[in-house]
Amino acid sequence: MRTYKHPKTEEIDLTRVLYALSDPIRIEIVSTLAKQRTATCAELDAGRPKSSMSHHFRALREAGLIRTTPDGTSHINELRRADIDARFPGWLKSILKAATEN
Amino acid sequence: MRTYKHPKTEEIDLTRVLYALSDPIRIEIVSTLAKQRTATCAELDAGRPKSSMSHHFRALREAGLIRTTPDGTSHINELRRADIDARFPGWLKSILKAATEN
DNA sequence: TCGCTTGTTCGATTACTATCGAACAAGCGA
DNA sequence: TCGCTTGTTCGATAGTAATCGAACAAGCGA
Repeated sequence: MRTYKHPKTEEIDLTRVLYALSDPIRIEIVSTLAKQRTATCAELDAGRPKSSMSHHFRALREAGLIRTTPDGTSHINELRRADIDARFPGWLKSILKAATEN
Repeated sequence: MRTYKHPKTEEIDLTRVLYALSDPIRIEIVSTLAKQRTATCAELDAGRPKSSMSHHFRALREAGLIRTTPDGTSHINELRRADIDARFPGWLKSILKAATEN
């Protein structure tokens, strides 16, 4: 809706982040956002139902990995790279590398 | 028992590893093993039931994070650091740093 | 205001995971 | 062989997550 709940940088919890990324769909979302900066929900659904995607975006958002901002009827998602780097330096980079290498 | 199932290095799956580490108990086990090389199950239980610990060791083992070797009545666990580094270079180090910083 | 678009929330179902006690298995020393 | 130790497996229960359709909410253009 309107008001999204994003944890503060210092509230980002490692185990929660790890859990959020322990899903192929979600790690792909994060990989994509790492490449193209921002994306709407629709751009990332790959044909999956909206309700399922909304669930995954929520998991990523509440873990502190992405930030969602309403923009008209669309909602723009972006990776919180700076926040994650501040909390866990070097970590995101290595995980993205591991994810994209497959 | 006798025969443990350990995935080969190239079979180690990132999402499975992430899931295995998305639990405070298990990430603590891995942190401890990173420090003291090896440990038996009993050394790491912190008063928890053996059956619970066995479950967690199994999750780590099947994800490819640890190797368990029978040694008499004890079972020795060690971190598969070289294997994980080979699969996901630099990754384990940064995650352990993030975990220990709390 | 009407209708279209985008995405969230609800409700239900299914599946998986954590937890723990109890039973079991295997090694080892006496 | 008996009994102790170490750890695994089984069975049951409770909690949580994934999935999807359907209903809902909000912005926007005509």
